[in-house]
Amino acid sequence: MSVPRLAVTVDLVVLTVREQRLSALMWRRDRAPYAGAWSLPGGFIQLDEDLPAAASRLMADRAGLAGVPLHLEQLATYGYPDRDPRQRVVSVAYLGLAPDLPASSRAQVLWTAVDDLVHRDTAAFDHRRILGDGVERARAKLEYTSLAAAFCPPEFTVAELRRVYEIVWGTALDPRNFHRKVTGADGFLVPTGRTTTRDGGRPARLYTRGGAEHLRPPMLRPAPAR
Amino acid sequence: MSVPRLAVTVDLVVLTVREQRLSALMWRRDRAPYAGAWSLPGGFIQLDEDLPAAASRLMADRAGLAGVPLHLEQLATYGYPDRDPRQRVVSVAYLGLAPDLPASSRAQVLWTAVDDLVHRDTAAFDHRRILGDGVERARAKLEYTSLAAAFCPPEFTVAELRRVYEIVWGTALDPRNFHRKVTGADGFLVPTGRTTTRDGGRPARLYTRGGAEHLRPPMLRPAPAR
DNA sequence: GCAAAAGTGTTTTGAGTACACCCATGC
DNA sequence: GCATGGGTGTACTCAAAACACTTTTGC
Repeated sequence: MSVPRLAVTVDLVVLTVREQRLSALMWRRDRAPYAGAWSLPGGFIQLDEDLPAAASRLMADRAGLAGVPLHLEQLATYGYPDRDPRQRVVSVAYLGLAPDLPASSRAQVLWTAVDDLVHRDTAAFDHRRILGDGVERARAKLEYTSLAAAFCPPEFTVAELRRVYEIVWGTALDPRNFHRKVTGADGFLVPTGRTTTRDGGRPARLYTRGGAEHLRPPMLRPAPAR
Repeated sequence: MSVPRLAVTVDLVVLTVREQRLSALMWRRDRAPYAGAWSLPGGFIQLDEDLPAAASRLMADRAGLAGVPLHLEQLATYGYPDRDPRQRVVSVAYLGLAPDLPASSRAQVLWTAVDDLVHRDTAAFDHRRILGDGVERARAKLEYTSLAAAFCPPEFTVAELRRVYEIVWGTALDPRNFHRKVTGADGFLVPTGRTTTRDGGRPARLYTRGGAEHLRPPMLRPAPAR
């Protein structure tokens, strides 16, 4: 039996929180197929390259985020036969979570609010679905991991962390209960001893990310959102 | 730029509970590479075939589980360059959960306790790791979904469902609290009105799976196991 | 009757929710 | 002083944990 060989790509769902919106890195296509539509940054993997290595390389080359520390994890793989009209392509999607960064210098790559991408603009291939899967993964992971801190700068306040949750989930959270919960969670936040008044009012303590991956007990979304 | 083309396989982690052990479908290799080692059932995808379709086809052809209703979901994709010594292969792993079924008629395919596979026997490729990822996914999913019922026959008792949890997690659960929790969860269990005494003692009510996918609130594993 | 397993009731504990209240800064 | 947001205390609610107890079968 001959072994079919096909093209394998890595596509990137890179999310951040900026200007009070959950936003994703979008690639504006300037050639067929889907000229004028948006797509996710991505590209073909090399023959001697591991999948996470390909994701990192594309994050630097295509997404313009070279040397940026971000959380990167595999999302899912998409491979139905006609998803690319030119040839059979199997795409391994990766999910990246980044703090609010300057957009890439490439005009083709820009941050765009997820809501606008999903509801308004035309998407290339099945990238609308992949983006949706990435957003849902991020929303779910905020519940039971400490990943929300990946959206924050190296030093951040409890209120900044809370705004990440509120924007990603689209729900308001009680500041006082949130404060108690995250400062009480083991290994989530490490106090730096410094404070800041950048948000106004009483100085807020600054924290860095702790080593804990999981959050026990989880931070549950308010019921109506589910 | 030329597009590298490579082979794509689907590998299957098929789990069940039988003889008080969490067990997986194992393929005993009889040719190089890794002759004599165990591997996961799997095979190359066809050019005109979607990934879930390939998983179903291989579940029937290679795993010998044709026409069996089971839960099937994508697990993860593995693709580091030298994972197969013969050629570059990217493998999309699928996780299947099945009730206790007769083993395949093929001598090459048999149910084997997961502990034995992971700790004792020699594994081909990176299949030990893939199996481990599948087991961990199954363990985690029992917490917040109703998937435990996928390990049960069409009609089952609360005690049988509890034994699934206890075997998969390797922890004892309080029968009384478990009973209350699972019969109270909305859409998890549908009473048939029938009873059975196949486990001895007072007759137990029989249930079928309800439509609910998610379990709110979740069934948490006892803390020490984590 | 007795063993075995199913199923219910009750008490205790811990976590989530709501909200009153105090604290420390900028202006 | 006063507005603004940071942070603490406390009462209420609800679900999980622990376990005593009753029910219904087989033998």
